[in-house]
Amino acid sequence: MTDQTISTLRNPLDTRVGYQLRRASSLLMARLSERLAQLGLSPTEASILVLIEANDAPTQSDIGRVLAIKRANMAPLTSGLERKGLIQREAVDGRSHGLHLTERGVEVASAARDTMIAHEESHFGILDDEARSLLTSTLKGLWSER
Amino acid sequence: MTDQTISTLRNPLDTRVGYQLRRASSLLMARLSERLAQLGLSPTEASILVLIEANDAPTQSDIGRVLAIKRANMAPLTSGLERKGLIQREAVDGRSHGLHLTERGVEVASAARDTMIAHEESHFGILDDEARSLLTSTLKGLWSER
DNA sequence: TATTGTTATACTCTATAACTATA
DNA sequence: TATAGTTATAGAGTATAACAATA
Repeated sequence: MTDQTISTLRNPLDTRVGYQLRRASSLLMARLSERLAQLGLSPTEASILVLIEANDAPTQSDIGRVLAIKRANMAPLTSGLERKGLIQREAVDGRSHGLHLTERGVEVASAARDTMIAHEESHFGILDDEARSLLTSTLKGLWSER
Repeated sequence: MTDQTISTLRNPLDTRVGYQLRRASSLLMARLSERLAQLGLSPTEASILVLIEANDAPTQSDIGRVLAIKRANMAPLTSGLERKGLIQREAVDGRSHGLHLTERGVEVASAARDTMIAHEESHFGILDDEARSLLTSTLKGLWSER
């Protein structure tokens, strides 16, 4: 592209749904990260808090299974949340620990949930309920089936 | 979750379109990576090859702009592709270089394109043309607008 | 002054392997 | 034997800062 001020390249990937999925996901994750950073959380940490909030003392293995995070990667995440004073561990048996939100964790989890919902509204609010639930179930079908 | 063999946690994120987008994208990228690994390419490298294939000697800055890859990150990618014997650089002016596919690069780019199309078909082939193009344009609207 | 390309660096996410302790 | 949790480590991808050379 030798001499063009506005060099618009031909992009054969532009019509590909897989490429669009990747670009959309990556932009939205970046935007969500910015918002959650105000709570001192990453999207992954926020997801973990919301999952603990909605369940009765899940173990970190439980959470990892649901969110597709490996045990080895859950360890630093949970100890980080504990260090921040957002969760506590209570022994369930000799090897596993149920995770609970602390008082402050309850507040932060609720704020994280609000942030995630607001984020969704700002991006998907234009779609009517039918289109949005169609999109949701189509995307879910891509990874939960097979 | 004290005593459940099948511990199905409640997941409030499950109905969230943003969460589904993330999960779908991450699974599909992992699958695409596996397929492209047989060509010795990452998804990013494959995208770059396809973009060079479709354009007349784009510079790495051109490509970075289209694919949203920063200059600093394009440098090791292009030198990697050059080291693999897939691309060559030709000076356009004193500071920028047009990227060309080598003979072998042409073959690999074509194979990469085929792989990406086959990957899409295996995941989106169930959708009819209308549903697929609606999904494509909805996703594109999420990141290219605003 | 702005742009191209490079190097150095760091952070996140993800992956495997190996280990201890417990069921 | 299988599971829970941990540590170490490595590879992507992405981010900023700083620099030299060129437009």
